[in-house]
Amino acid sequence: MPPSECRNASRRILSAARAIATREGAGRITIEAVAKEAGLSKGGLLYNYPTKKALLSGLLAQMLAGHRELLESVPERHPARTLRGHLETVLQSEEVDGDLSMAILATAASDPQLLDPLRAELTDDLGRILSDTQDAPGAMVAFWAIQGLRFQKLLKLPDGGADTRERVIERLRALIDDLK
Amino acid sequence: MPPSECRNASRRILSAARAIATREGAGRITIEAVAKEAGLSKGGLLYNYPTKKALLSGLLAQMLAGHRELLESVPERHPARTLRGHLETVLQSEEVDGDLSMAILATAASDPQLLDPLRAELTDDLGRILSDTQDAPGAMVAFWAIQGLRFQKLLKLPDGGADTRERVIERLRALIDDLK
DNA sequence: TAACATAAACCGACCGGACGGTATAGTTTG
DNA sequence: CAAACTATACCGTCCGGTCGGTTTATGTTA
Repeated sequence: MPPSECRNASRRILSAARAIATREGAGRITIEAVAKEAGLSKGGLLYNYPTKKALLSGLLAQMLAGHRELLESVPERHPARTLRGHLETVLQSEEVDGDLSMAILATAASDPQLLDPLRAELTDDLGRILSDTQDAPGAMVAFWAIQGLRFQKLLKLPDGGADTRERVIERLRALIDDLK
Repeated sequence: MPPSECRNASRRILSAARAIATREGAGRITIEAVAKEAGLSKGGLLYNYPTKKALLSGLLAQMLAGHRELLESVPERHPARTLRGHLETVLQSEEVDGDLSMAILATAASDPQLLDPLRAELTDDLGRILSDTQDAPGAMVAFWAIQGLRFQKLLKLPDGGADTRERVIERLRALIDDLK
């Protein structure tokens, strides 16, 4: 078996899971439903991901990989580079089907332990963020605001309207770029 | 039936549900488990809350009531009063068993629609926050940072250490108090 | 190239357990 | 007794995971 073939099935499965999560909610991710969405049988899915835990952690891993990739696309010498990357990740996910946060929620609800890779990633990022600046509290406020935005989108909480939201993001960007 | 009796049973049930959510995760809130934790039978619980939806929405309602009460305890003439109340809610929930956010997560996973009361409440709060200040973006950044803190605690995400966290909260308080 | 061997990829019936909800019988209290 | 409330047996459904079997891809040998 060429590994590309396997990756393709895996990717198809993961994106099916994301599609279901976005369309019907994180709680509706079941093995059968994902298999059907991905166009294969339950057995076939379980061949690729032997347990549901494996499926969910695969989902999270894929999201984290995408996140990391986007972080690295931020110009090398940008001040508060990591922070900026986080913000862009959130903003970008508005136009993409499926979403890191959705996977997080699905994962956390079924088994909090699965979030450990995310915790590790965030610990790294936080370390970089704090070492990128001398204004730790300022950076942290921006960081939490970004996370807040994540969950606002995820849970469809009110955002004060599109233009308010625009101005907030503008302000956030300014705050980040002014960090030293 | 004396209403106090009913309220007591109801409260016992809800706090049992919170206890389970905090101890074992939001996904472990089942009717049987909650009944056992509350010291009554499944039938007894279903007499008080005829469906699981009712239980969850009761949980959310109780949390929202507590939140609102705490909001009102903030001095009448404090600038950015609502925002300050939100922050205190988050900080206080560190010392209380059970937690608004946990209920939110449990609710969202099972039925996103149940979050509607929360959305309404937040819409109100956002309106007050924006009318309390002339610096809308600044207020919103603080608002999202507070929400971010909520979810950091909920998902046990890293926070950069206790002292960093302390300083961030300090900064956040300063930001809020400086709003006009 | 035909015949066979081997293993990867996949299928889908089935099982067992969990859970939400019902029905009903029992118990307490006024 | 009646109303309020509790307890428990039970049902239907859903879901995760198993398992035996089938197809498909890849050699291998004569």
